[in-house]
Amino acid sequence: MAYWLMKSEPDVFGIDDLKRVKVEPWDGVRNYQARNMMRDEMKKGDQAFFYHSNCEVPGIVGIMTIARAGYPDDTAFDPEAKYYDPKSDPDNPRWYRVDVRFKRKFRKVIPLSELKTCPELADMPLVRKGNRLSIMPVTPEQWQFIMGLTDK
DNA sequence: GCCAACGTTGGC
DNA sequence: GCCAACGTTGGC
Repeated sequence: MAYWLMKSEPDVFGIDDLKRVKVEPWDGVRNYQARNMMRDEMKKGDQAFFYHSNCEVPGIVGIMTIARAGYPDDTAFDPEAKYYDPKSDPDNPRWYRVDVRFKRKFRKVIPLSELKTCPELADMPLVRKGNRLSIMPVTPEQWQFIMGLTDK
């Protein structure tokens, strides 16, 4: 089982939204690195941190599990959809998504500012300047360390 | 295949 | 709202 971190803007879709709907397709990702991870590496049962970006206190807000491994993101096929991509062909899909399931919301956000101060996390793309990857792997060591920062 | 222009991300 | 960093696009 692998660990991940996935970013979302809470104004668009936040942890409270996931808690309400329980399971949600993580669609609209239009970045090849993130696509490759969803398509090739994420497996059902993997765990992921839910990260709030572009908001007042960016940081990790909870945990979800991967409910379904990578499958084609058909929002790319719909000309009416926000994430429409005319270059994605249903016979050869360019974009993929996974389904995520709500597991837990932390009592307190673990702010990015705090994560940045931890030498244990210095290798995470998340804390590196200018990194915009919206999905990234988390090592078991990093996962355990971050879990130790929560108040459960 | 280079690279300038452009668009997007996302912290601040 | 600003802007640095980065990915993508497209002309050549």
